[in-house]
Amino acid sequence: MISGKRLSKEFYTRDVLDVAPELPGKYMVIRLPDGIFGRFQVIEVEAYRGAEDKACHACKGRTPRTEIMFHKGGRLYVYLVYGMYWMLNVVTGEENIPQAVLIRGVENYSGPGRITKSFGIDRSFYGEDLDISERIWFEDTGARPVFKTGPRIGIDYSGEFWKTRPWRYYI
DNA sequence: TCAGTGATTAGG
DNA sequence: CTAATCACTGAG
Repeated sequence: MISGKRLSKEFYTRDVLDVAPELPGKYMVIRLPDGIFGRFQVIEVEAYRGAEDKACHACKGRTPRTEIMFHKGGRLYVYLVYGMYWMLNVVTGEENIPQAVLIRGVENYSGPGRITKSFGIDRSFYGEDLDISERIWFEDTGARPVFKTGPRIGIDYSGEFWKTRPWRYYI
């Protein structure tokens, strides 16, 4: 069994473009619906960076939904899209700098909507503190895998510049 | 390629 | 109140 050390506030309280590339290879630990804990290596993520990023929900300003992104890093931003799929995001950066990393894929599970459906992640995880949560956190095992980058998925509406930023990171 | 599905948001 | 939008998925 691979063991690791829980990532602390300091890890998340950095610019999203520093945090996101370091997440692939980390482990997501979560208490599954049956009560058993699962550990899954993070495979694919995307960075959403602040008010100027037209693909980031926070570019529309501070609303009840995006509120948590304005907090210090280390919290979860969870929202429903297309009326069916919960998206799991990790808030990063300093207070009032709205950023988040979308978890697109973990070991054996591809697709952000499939992950949350499989693991029972829903609205109740909104704002969860990764430092102290007893049902979800991330761990570092020391692995530093080689990763690739590419444009983010599903944000064609954001315009030529933002939709071509290579802010998707995957193993 | 395309419909399903409902919270969120801006606007009247 | 109305209506548009949507960081997706599975079927065909």
